Amino acid sequence: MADIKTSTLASGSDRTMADSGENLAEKEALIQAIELLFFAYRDFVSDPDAILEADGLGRAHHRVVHFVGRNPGITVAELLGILRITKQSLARVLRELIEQELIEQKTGKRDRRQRHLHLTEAGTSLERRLAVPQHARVAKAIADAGPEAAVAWKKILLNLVNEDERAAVETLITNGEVP
Amino acid sequence: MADIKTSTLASGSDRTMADSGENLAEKEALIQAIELLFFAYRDFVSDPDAILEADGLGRAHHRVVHFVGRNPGITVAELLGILRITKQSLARVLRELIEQELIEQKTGKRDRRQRHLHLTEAGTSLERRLAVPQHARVAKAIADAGPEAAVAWKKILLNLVNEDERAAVETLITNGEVP
DNA sequence: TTTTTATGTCAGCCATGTTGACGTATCTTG
DNA sequence: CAAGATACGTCAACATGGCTGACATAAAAA
Repeated sequence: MADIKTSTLASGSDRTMADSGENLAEKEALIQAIELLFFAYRDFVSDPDAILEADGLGRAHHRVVHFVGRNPGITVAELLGILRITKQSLARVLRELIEQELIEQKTGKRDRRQRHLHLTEAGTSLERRLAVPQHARVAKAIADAGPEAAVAWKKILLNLVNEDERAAVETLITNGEVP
Repeated sequence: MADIKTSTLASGSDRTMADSGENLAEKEALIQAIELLFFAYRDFVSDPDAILEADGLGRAHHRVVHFVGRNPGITVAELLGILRITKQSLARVLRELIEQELIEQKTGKRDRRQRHLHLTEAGTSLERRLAVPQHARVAKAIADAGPEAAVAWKKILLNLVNEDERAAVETLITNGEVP
Protein backbone atom coordinates (compact mmCIF):
# COMPACT_ATOMS: atom_id res chain seq x y z
CA MET A 1 0.00 0.00 0.00
CA ALA A 2 2.76 2.34 0.89
CA ASP A 3 4.26 1.42 -2.44
CA ILE A 4 1.18 2.43 -4.34
CA LYS A 5 0.97 5.78 -2.64
CA THR A 6 4.62 6.55 -3.23
CA SER A 7 4.54 5.60 -6.85
CA THR A 8 1.43 7.68 -7.43
CA LEU A 9 3.10 10.71 -6.00
CA ALA A 10 6.23 10.16 -7.97
CA SER A 11 4.57 9.38 -11.25
CA GLY A 12 2.70 12.63 -11.40
CA SER A 13 -0.51 11.02 -12.57
CA ASP A 14 -3.94 11.70 -11.06
CA ARG A 15 -3.02 14.99 -9.48
CA THR A 16 -6.20 16.41 -8.00
CA MET A 17 -4.63 17.73 -4.81
CA ALA A 18 -3.49 21.31 -4.56
CA ASP A 19 0.17 20.46 -4.44
CA SER A 20 2.10 17.28 -4.38
CA GLY A 21 5.40 17.09 -2.63
CA GLU A 22 7.08 16.95 -6.00
CA ASN A 23 5.41 20.14 -7.14
CA LEU A 24 6.48 21.93 -4.02
CA ALA A 25 10.06 20.85 -4.44
CA GLU A 26 10.02 21.93 -8.07
CA LYS A 27 8.62 25.29 -7.20
CA GLU A 28 11.23 25.74 -4.52
CA ALA A 29 13.98 24.92 -7.02
CA LEU A 30 12.45 27.36 -9.45
CA ILE A 31 12.45 30.20 -6.96
CA GLN A 32 16.07 29.48 -6.14
CA ALA A 33 16.96 29.65 -9.81
CA ILE A 34 15.18 32.98 -10.12
CA GLU A 35 16.84 34.50 -7.10
CA LEU A 36 20.19 33.26 -8.30
CA LEU A 37 19.64 35.00 -11.60
CA PHE A 38 18.95 38.20 -9.71
CA PHE A 39 22.10 37.99 -7.61
CA ALA A 40 24.28 36.79 -10.46
CA TYR A 41 23.19 39.59 -12.74
CA ARG A 42 23.84 42.16 -10.09
CA ASP A 43 27.43 41.11 -9.60
CA PHE A 44 27.85 40.50 -13.31
CA VAL A 45 27.38 44.21 -14.05
CA SER A 46 29.20 45.46 -10.98
CA ASP A 47 32.75 45.33 -12.40
CA PRO A 48 32.09 47.51 -15.46
CA ASP A 49 29.93 49.81 -13.35
CA ALA A 50 32.85 50.61 -11.10
CA ILE A 51 35.10 51.45 -14.05
CA LEU A 52 32.44 53.54 -15.73
CA GLU A 53 31.85 55.63 -12.65
CA ALA A 54 35.44 56.80 -12.68
CA ASP A 55 34.95 57.97 -16.28
CA GLY A 56 31.67 59.72 -15.53
CA LEU A 57 29.76 57.25 -17.66
CA GLY A 58 26.98 54.82 -16.93
CA ARG A 59 25.66 51.42 -17.81
CA ALA A 60 23.87 52.82 -20.81
CA HIS A 61 27.17 53.92 -22.29
CA HIS A 62 28.63 50.49 -21.72
CA ARG A 63 25.86 48.84 -23.67
CA VAL A 64 26.34 51.16 -26.61
CA VAL A 65 30.11 50.78 -26.59
CA HIS A 66 29.75 47.03 -26.39
CA PHE A 67 27.37 46.58 -29.28
CA VAL A 68 29.11 49.12 -31.49
CA GLY A 69 32.41 47.43 -30.79
CA ARG A 70 30.93 44.09 -31.61
CA ASN A 71 29.11 45.31 -34.72
CA PRO A 72 31.25 48.00 -36.32
CA GLY A 73 29.31 50.14 -38.75
CA ILE A 74 26.00 49.36 -37.09
CA THR A 75 23.35 51.96 -37.84
CA VAL A 76 21.39 53.91 -35.27
CA ALA A 77 18.19 52.10 -36.16
CA GLU A 78 19.83 48.72 -35.72
CA LEU A 79 21.25 49.74 -32.37
CA LEU A 80 17.83 50.91 -31.27
CA GLY A 81 16.46 47.51 -32.21
CA ILE A 82 18.99 45.78 -30.00
CA LEU A 83 18.75 48.04 -26.98
CA ARG A 84 15.00 48.53 -27.15
CA ILE A 85 15.05 52.07 -25.92
CA THR A 86 13.69 55.18 -27.56
CA LYS A 87 15.81 57.16 -29.98
CA GLN A 88 15.71 60.08 -27.57
CA SER A 89 17.27 57.98 -24.82
CA LEU A 90 19.90 56.66 -27.17
CA ALA A 91 20.58 60.13 -28.57
CA ARG A 92 21.63 61.47 -25.20
CA VAL A 93 24.06 58.64 -24.54
CA LEU A 94 25.36 58.68 -28.09
CA ARG A 95 25.94 62.42 -28.03
CA GLU A 96 28.10 62.10 -24.93
CA LEU A 97 30.10 59.26 -26.44
CA ILE A 98 30.66 61.22 -29.63
CA GLU A 99 31.60 64.38 -27.74
CA GLN A 100 34.17 62.41 -25.79
CA GLU A 101 35.43 60.96 -29.06
CA LEU A 102 34.76 57.39 -28.05
CA ILE A 103 32.44 56.77 -30.98
CA GLU A 104 32.38 58.27 -34.44
CA GLN A 105 29.66 58.38 -37.06
CA LYS A 106 30.18 57.87 -40.77
CA THR A 107 27.52 58.80 -43.28
CA GLY A 108 26.29 55.78 -45.21
CA LYS A 109 27.54 55.47 -48.78
CA ARG A 110 24.62 53.56 -50.16
CA ASP A 111 22.10 55.44 -48.04
CA ARG A 112 23.36 58.80 -46.94
CA ARG A 113 20.64 59.16 -44.32
CA GLN A 114 22.18 56.43 -42.24
CA ARG A 115 24.87 56.96 -39.64
CA HIS A 116 27.24 54.06 -39.25
CA LEU A 117 28.77 53.88 -35.79
CA HIS A 118 32.35 52.93 -35.02
CA LEU A 119 34.56 52.92 -31.95
CA THR A 120 37.50 55.28 -32.06
CA GLU A 121 40.80 54.10 -30.67
CA ALA A 122 39.88 55.54 -27.30
CA GLY A 123 36.50 53.83 -27.59
CA THR A 124 38.11 50.51 -28.34
CA SER A 125 40.38 50.92 -25.39
CA LEU A 126 37.46 51.70 -23.09
CA GLU A 127 35.57 48.71 -24.41
CA ARG A 128 38.51 46.48 -23.60
CA ARG A 129 38.90 47.87 -20.12
CA LEU A 130 35.23 47.23 -19.43
CA ALA A 131 35.33 43.77 -20.91
CA VAL A 132 38.37 42.44 -19.08
CA PRO A 133 36.90 41.93 -15.60
CA GLN A 134 33.53 40.86 -16.95
CA HIS A 135 35.10 38.29 -19.22
CA ALA A 136 37.24 37.06 -16.37
CA ARG A 137 34.22 36.65 -14.11
CA VAL A 138 32.14 34.78 -16.65
CA ALA A 139 35.02 32.65 -17.89
CA LYS A 140 35.83 31.56 -14.37
CA ALA A 141 32.19 30.92 -13.51
CA ILE A 142 31.83 28.67 -16.53
CA ALA A 143 35.18 26.94 -16.13
CA ASP A 144 34.53 26.17 -12.48
CA ALA A 145 31.20 24.61 -13.35
CA GLY A 146 32.73 22.15 -15.78
CA PRO A 147 32.94 22.25 -19.56
CA GLU A 148 29.55 20.69 -20.33
CA ALA A 149 27.84 23.27 -18.16
CA ALA A 150 28.45 26.05 -20.66
CA VAL A 151 26.27 24.41 -23.27
CA ALA A 152 23.36 23.91 -20.90
CA TRP A 153 23.75 27.42 -19.59
CA LYS A 154 23.52 28.98 -23.02
CA LYS A 155 20.57 26.81 -23.93
CA ILE A 156 18.60 28.01 -20.94
CA LEU A 157 19.53 31.64 -21.48
CA LEU A 158 18.35 31.47 -25.06
CA ASN A 159 15.14 29.78 -23.93
CA LEU A 160 14.48 32.68 -21.60
CA VAL A 161 14.34 35.03 -24.56
CA ASN A 162 10.91 35.60 -26.07
CA GLU A 163 10.32 32.76 -28.48
CA ASP A 164 9.69 34.94 -31.50
CA GLU A 165 12.98 36.75 -31.03
CA ARG A 166 15.28 33.82 -30.41
CA ALA A 167 16.29 33.45 -34.02
CA ALA A 168 17.18 37.12 -34.28
CA VAL A 169 19.19 36.97 -31.04
CA GLU A 170 21.05 33.93 -32.27
CA THR A 171 22.11 35.49 -35.54
CA LEU A 172 23.06 38.65 -33.71
CA ILE A 173 25.31 37.03 -31.14
CA THR A 174 26.94 34.73 -33.67
CA ASN A 175 27.91 37.92 -35.45
CA GLY A 176 25.87 37.43 -38.55
CA GLU A 177 24.23 40.57 -39.84
CA VAL A 178 22.31 42.60 -37.32
CA PRO A 179 18.73 41.38 -37.73
CA MET B 1 58.07 24.27 -41.24
CA ALA B 2 54.44 24.92 -41.79
CA ASP B 3 53.73 21.96 -39.54
CA ILE B 4 55.72 23.38 -36.72
CA LYS B 5 53.94 26.67 -36.91
CA THR B 6 50.51 25.07 -37.02
CA SER B 7 51.10 22.72 -34.15
CA THR B 8 52.46 25.55 -32.08
CA LEU B 9 49.29 27.49 -32.66
CA ALA B 10 47.02 24.58 -31.92
CA SER B 11 48.80 23.16 -28.91
CA GLY B 12 48.55 26.30 -26.88
CA SER B 13 52.03 25.88 -25.53
CA ASP B 14 54.68 28.57 -25.88
CA ARG B 15 52.12 31.31 -26.31
CA THR B 16 54.03 34.48 -26.91
CA MET B 17 51.75 35.66 -29.70
CA ALA B 18 48.74 37.84 -29.01
CA ASP B 19 46.04 35.26 -29.69
CA SER B 20 45.90 31.68 -30.75
CA GLY B 21 42.96 30.34 -32.74
CA GLU B 22 41.76 28.51 -29.67
CA ASN B 23 41.80 31.65 -27.60
CA LEU B 24 39.82 33.49 -30.22
CA ALA B 25 37.14 30.82 -30.31
CA GLU B 26 36.93 30.81 -26.54
CA LYS B 27 36.64 34.54 -26.42
CA GLU B 28 33.92 34.46 -29.05
CA ALA B 29 31.99 31.91 -27.02
CA LEU B 30 32.40 34.06 -23.95
CA ILE B 31 31.03 37.15 -25.65
CA GLN B 32 28.05 35.16 -26.83
CA ALA B 33 27.37 33.99 -23.31
CA ILE B 34 27.54 37.54 -22.04
CA GLU B 35 25.21 38.90 -24.68
CA LEU B 36 22.80 36.04 -24.04
CA LEU B 37 22.75 36.94 -20.36
CA PHE B 38 21.84 40.48 -21.32
CA PHE B 39 18.98 39.47 -23.60
CA ALA B 40 17.74 36.75 -21.27
CA TYR B 41 17.62 39.05 -18.29
CA ARG B 42 15.76 41.67 -20.25
CA ASP B 43 12.96 39.32 -21.20
CA PHE B 44 13.08 37.65 -17.79
CA VAL B 45 11.91 40.85 -16.10
CA SER B 46 9.54 41.92 -18.85
CA ASP B 47 6.51 39.90 -17.73
CA PRO B 48 6.34 41.29 -14.19
CA ASP B 49 7.13 44.75 -15.50
CA ALA B 50 4.01 44.73 -17.65
CA ILE B 51 1.82 43.72 -14.72
CA LEU B 52 3.38 46.25 -12.40
CA GLU B 53 2.79 49.10 -14.80
CA ALA B 54 -0.93 48.49 -14.70
CA ASP B 55 -0.78 48.80 -10.91
CA GLY B 56 1.34 51.94 -10.99
CA LEU B 57 4.25 50.12 -9.42
CA GLY B 58 7.78 49.44 -10.58
CA ARG B 59 10.52 46.86 -10.54
CA ALA B 60 11.70 48.08 -7.18
CA HIS B 61 8.33 47.20 -5.67
CA HIS B 62 8.52 43.75 -7.18
CA ARG B 63 11.84 43.03 -5.57
CA VAL B 64 10.56 44.08 -2.16
CA VAL B 65 7.36 42.10 -2.52
CA HIS B 66 9.31 39.08 -3.64
CA PHE B 67 11.82 39.02 -0.81
CA VAL B 68 9.28 39.86 1.86
CA GLY B 69 7.03 37.12 0.54
CA ARG B 70 9.87 34.70 0.57
CA ASN B 71 11.15 35.76 4.00
CA PRO B 72 8.14 36.73 6.10
CA GLY B 73 9.09 38.78 9.11
CA ILE B 74 12.30 40.02 7.52
CA THR B 75 13.57 43.22 9.07
CA VAL B 76 14.31 46.42 7.21
CA ALA B 77 18.04 46.04 7.79
CA GLU B 78 18.03 42.52 6.41
CA LEU B 79 16.10 43.61 3.36
CA LEU B 80 18.59 46.42 2.79
CA GLY B 81 21.37 43.85 2.91
CA ILE B 82 19.72 41.81 0.19
CA LEU B 83 18.76 44.64 -2.13
CA ARG B 84 21.92 46.65 -1.59
CA ILE B 85 20.24 49.99 -1.88
CA THR B 86 20.16 52.85 0.59
CA LYS B 87 17.54 53.02 3.27
CA GLN B 88 16.21 56.21 1.66
CA SER B 89 15.58 54.38 -1.59
CA LEU B 90 13.94 51.49 0.18
CA ALA B 91 11.89 53.82 2.37
CA ARG B 92 10.18 55.37 -0.63
CA VAL B 93 9.21 52.03 -2.11
CA LEU B 94 8.23 50.59 1.24
CA ARG B 95 6.07 53.57 2.11
CA GLU B 96 4.07 53.13 -1.09
CA LEU B 97 3.62 49.43 -0.49
CA ILE B 98 2.45 50.06 3.05
CA GLU B 99 0.09 52.85 2.00
CA GLN B 100 -1.46 50.52 -0.56
CA GLU B 101 -1.74 47.88 2.15
CA LEU B 102 0.37 45.36 0.31
CA ILE B 103 2.89 45.10 3.12
CA GLU B 104 2.51 45.52 6.86
CA GLN B 105 5.03 46.15 9.57
CA LYS B 106 5.05 44.52 12.97
CA THR B 107 7.15 45.84 15.79
CA GLY B 108 9.70 43.31 16.98
CA LYS B 109 8.96 41.59 20.27
CA ARG B 110 12.50 40.86 21.27
CA ASP B 111 13.81 44.13 19.85
CA ARG B 112 11.10 46.76 19.62
CA ARG B 113 13.19 48.94 17.33
CA GLN B 114 12.91 46.45 14.52
CA ARG B 115 10.10 46.39 11.98
CA HIS B 116 9.24 42.95 10.72
CA LEU B 117 7.75 43.01 7.25
CA HIS B 118 4.91 40.81 6.04
CA LEU B 119 2.77 40.62 2.94
CA THR B 120 -0.90 41.34 3.49
CA GLU B 121 -3.44 39.22 1.64
CA ALA B 122 -3.45 41.73 -1.18
CA GLY B 123 0.34 41.68 -1.15
CA THR B 124 0.41 37.92 -1.36
CA SER B 125 -1.99 38.02 -4.24
CA LEU B 126 0.15 40.56 -6.09
CA GLU B 127 3.24 38.49 -5.45
CA ARG B 128 1.53 35.47 -6.99
CA ARG B 129 0.35 37.40 -10.02
CA LEU B 130 3.87 38.64 -10.63
CA ALA B 131 5.40 35.23 -10.09
CA VAL B 132 3.14 33.22 -12.37
CA PRO B 133 4.47 34.33 -15.78
CA GLN B 134 8.03 34.53 -14.54
CA HIS B 135 7.90 31.04 -13.10
CA ALA B 136 6.36 29.77 -16.30
CA ARG B 137 9.10 31.32 -18.41
CA VAL B 138 11.93 29.97 -16.31
CA ALA B 139 10.37 26.56 -15.82
CA LYS B 140 9.90 26.17 -19.56
CA ALA B 141 13.39 27.43 -20.33
CA ILE B 142 14.88 24.87 -17.97
CA ALA B 143 12.63 22.02 -19.00
CA ASP B 144 13.31 22.57 -22.69
CA ALA B 145 17.04 22.48 -22.05
CA GLY B 146 16.90 19.06 -20.45
CA PRO B 147 16.84 18.04 -16.79
CA GLU B 148 20.60 18.07 -16.17
CA ALA B 149 20.82 21.60 -17.49
CA ALA B 150 19.24 23.04 -14.35
CA VAL B 151 22.16 21.92 -12.22
CA ALA B 152 24.75 23.46 -14.52
CA TRP B 153 22.70 26.63 -14.77
CA LYS B 154 22.58 27.11 -11.02
CA LYS B 155 26.23 26.31 -10.64
CA ILE B 156 27.29 28.97 -13.11
CA LEU B 157 24.93 31.56 -11.69
CA LEU B 158 26.27 30.99 -8.21
CA ASN B 159 29.81 31.23 -9.55
CA LEU B 160 28.99 34.62 -11.02
CA VAL B 161 28.26 35.94 -7.55
CA ASN B 162 31.18 37.55 -5.74
CA GLU B 163 33.10 34.76 -4.12
CA ASP B 164 32.91 36.16 -0.60
CA GLU B 165 29.12 36.38 -0.79
CA ARG B 166 28.31 33.01 -2.27
CA ALA B 167 27.79 31.33 1.05
CA ALA B 168 25.39 34.04 2.18
CA VAL B 169 23.47 33.86 -1.09
CA GLU B 170 23.21 30.11 -0.79
CA THR B 171 21.76 30.15 2.69
CA LEU B 172 19.41 32.94 1.68
CA ILE B 173 17.96 31.19 -1.35
CA THR B 174 17.64 27.87 0.43
CA ASN B 175 15.51 29.76 2.89
CA GLY B 176 17.75 29.42 5.85
CA GLU B 177 17.91 32.53 8.00
CA VAL B 178 18.58 35.75 6.20
CA PRO B 179 22.34 36.16 6.49
C1' DT C 1 23.41 57.44 32.17
C1' DT C 2 25.62 57.59 27.94
C1' DT C 3 26.24 55.60 23.65
C1' DT C 4 25.00 52.79 19.93
C1' DT C 5 21.61 50.82 16.94
C1' DA C 6 17.29 50.36 13.97
C1' DT C 7 14.44 52.96 11.66
C1' DG C 8 12.34 57.07 9.53
C1' DT C 9 12.34 61.43 7.03
C1' DC C 10 13.37 65.85 4.53
C1' DA C 11 15.70 67.87 0.67
C1' DG C 12 18.09 67.77 -3.41
C1' DC C 13 20.85 65.55 -7.13
C1' DC C 14 21.83 62.18 -11.00
C1' DA C 15 21.19 58.52 -14.61
C1' DT C 16 18.20 56.64 -17.59
C1' DG C 17 14.07 55.62 -19.19
C1' DT C 18 9.39 57.61 -21.27
C1' DT C 19 5.95 60.54 -24.55
C1' DG C 20 4.89 64.09 -27.89
C1' DA C 21 6.03 67.32 -31.34
C1' DC C 22 8.71 69.02 -34.86
C1' DG C 23 12.68 69.59 -38.44
C1' DT C 24 15.81 68.11 -42.16
C1' DA C 25 18.02 65.40 -45.41
C1' DT C 26 17.50 61.69 -48.37
C1' DC C 27 15.53 57.76 -50.59
C1' DT C 28 11.52 55.67 -52.94
C1' DT C 29 7.56 55.57 -55.56
C1' DG C 30 3.44 56.96 -58.28
C1' DC D 1 9.43 65.21 -61.06
C1' DA D 2 6.45 65.68 -57.09
C1' DA D 3 4.85 63.49 -53.05
C1' DG D 4 5.42 60.56 -49.48
C1' DA D 5 8.16 57.56 -46.56
C1' DT D 6 12.32 56.84 -43.96
C1' DA D 7 16.60 57.74 -40.99
C1' DC D 8 18.07 60.61 -37.92
C1' DG D 9 18.26 64.59 -34.70
C1' DT D 10 16.34 67.67 -31.20
C1' DC D 11 13.51 70.29 -27.73
C1' DA D 12 10.69 69.93 -23.70
C1' DA D 13 8.58 67.75 -19.94
C1' DC D 14 8.08 63.97 -16.94
C1' DA D 15 8.73 59.27 -14.14
C1' DT D 16 11.48 55.89 -11.82
C1' DG D 17 14.81 54.54 -8.89
C1' DG D 18 19.22 55.10 -7.57
C1' DC D 19 22.37 58.45 -4.56
C1' DT D 20 24.30 61.82 -0.59
C1' DG D 21 23.89 64.52 3.60
C1' DA D 22 21.66 65.92 7.61
C1' DC D 23 18.76 65.26 11.35
C1' DA D 24 15.17 62.85 14.63
C1' DT D 25 13.35 59.24 17.68
C1' DA D 26 12.86 55.24 20.25
C1' DA D 27 14.92 51.42 22.25
C1' DA D 28 18.77 48.48 23.35
C1' DA D 29 23.41 47.97 25.16
C1' DA D 30 27.38 49.37 27.61
